[in-house]
Amino acid sequence: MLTRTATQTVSSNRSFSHASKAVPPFGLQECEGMIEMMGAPMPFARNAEIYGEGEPAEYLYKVVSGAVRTSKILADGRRQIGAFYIAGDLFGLEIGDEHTFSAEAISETKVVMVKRTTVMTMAQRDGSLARELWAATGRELRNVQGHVLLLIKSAQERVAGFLLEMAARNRSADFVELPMSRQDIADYLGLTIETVSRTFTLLENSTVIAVPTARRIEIRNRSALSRLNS
Amino acid sequence: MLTRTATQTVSSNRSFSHASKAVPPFGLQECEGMIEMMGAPMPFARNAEIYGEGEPAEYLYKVVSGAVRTSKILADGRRQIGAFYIAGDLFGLEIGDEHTFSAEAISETKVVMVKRTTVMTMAQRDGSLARELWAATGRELRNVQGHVLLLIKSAQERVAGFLLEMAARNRSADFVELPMSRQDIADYLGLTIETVSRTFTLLENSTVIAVPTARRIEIRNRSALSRLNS
DNA sequence: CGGTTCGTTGAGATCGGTCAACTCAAGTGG
DNA sequence: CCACTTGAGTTGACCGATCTCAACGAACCG
Repeated sequence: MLTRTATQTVSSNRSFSHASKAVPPFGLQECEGMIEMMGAPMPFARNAEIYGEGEPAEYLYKVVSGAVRTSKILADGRRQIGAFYIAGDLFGLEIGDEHTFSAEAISETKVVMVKRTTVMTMAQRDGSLARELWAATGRELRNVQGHVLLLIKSAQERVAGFLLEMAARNRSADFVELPMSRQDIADYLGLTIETVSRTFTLLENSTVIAVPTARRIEIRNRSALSRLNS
Repeated sequence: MLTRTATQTVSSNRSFSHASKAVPPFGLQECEGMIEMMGAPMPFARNAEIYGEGEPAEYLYKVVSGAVRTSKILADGRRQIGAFYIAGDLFGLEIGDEHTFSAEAISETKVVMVKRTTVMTMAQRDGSLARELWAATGRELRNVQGHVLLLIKSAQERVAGFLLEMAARNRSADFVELPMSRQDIADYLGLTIETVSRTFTLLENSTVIAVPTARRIEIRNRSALSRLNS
């Protein structure tokens, strides 16, 4: 029952962003060797929309640098975030011909794109490419199933699970640089920003994590965090 | 924080069930024409395990009659239900080589099975079969995404959404014969049986639905139900 | 007729949401 | 350089939805 003012009015489309933003190591899950992206990386400004819900799915995207979120605005104005994507991750792979979520850049972000039809016709001939696309869909499926498992848990468990998930991506180091805001996290976890914030301080007070700056989380006691993840 | 006694100890494997159970019309989502199942339908007794979480995924299944649920037991004993499948639905299609959920028959159920390896090698030659498998994975993905959207809502909205989902399957008539127990529904929606039960009576008192018997739900005011779905 | 399983209902506890104030950092412009 | 603004995040007080615990009712079966 989160009634919220339909959040950030995503508007400014694309900026003349200049690289920077420390390219994350390599995106684990979707490091497709085969799907080679043509064209120069396209830059998007913070909060710029990459595609909108309901638009025809013309392209397939891969994050080069920065971070992307997919989201959906519900009838009552609540926003649900479907997933976060970082460098190396593939996104925008749709089943039907329309995007079921919209996608926005979280920070200055560069993505490469391929025409969907191109990939599809190529996949018709190349069985390995087809299998790869299927595998990518399968990974997505697994991630969403993991998301479901998060959403049935308590606030502490959700936040703990979220942090572990993010840490696993950042070459599983014991810290996380969060590209997204508390609102993004809240909308991903089905909580409010207040609860997310309170949970962070709770975890910090129990020395499970440290929060030197709002966007940087250090994991001090991973096993405690895993235990919380239930 | 649902601490619950790890529910029904699924045990009795397979019965000599004899057809009956009014074969539902035709499963909408997964009515695969191409994947032709060989072998006689295999009968499973109520609560019999069809496969277990972590087992190698040897087969692909299709419900002939009855109903199936996939579930996962969490570390603390909570159970999450991933999906329900009725006649015509395909299930057990895994990405990796292991089942990530277990599957159980909800009622007396018959399923046909195909060896996974068989389908896979066939798909290597037959592009249309491959595409079909991909599409099935995609439908699964969409369903799970819908599940996520349910889980962030209030109890009323979840139950309303669940009923509409079930009604949409039963050739979208204005009633539903629920094959599953309140516990199954609760574990699907991330609620307790008490809350599910209370929500049903609440909806009944506001004449949105009628509940002539516990397992039969009649939809009296579909638009009100849709509105609740948020 | 007990026993068992399933579902319903009630009363109280609790977790997370709501509303509101406050802090902090980063601009922005005089 | 200093107000002033703005957006993000934190914290507190209160409230309500949902969970917990418990009793009860109904259907089924030996």
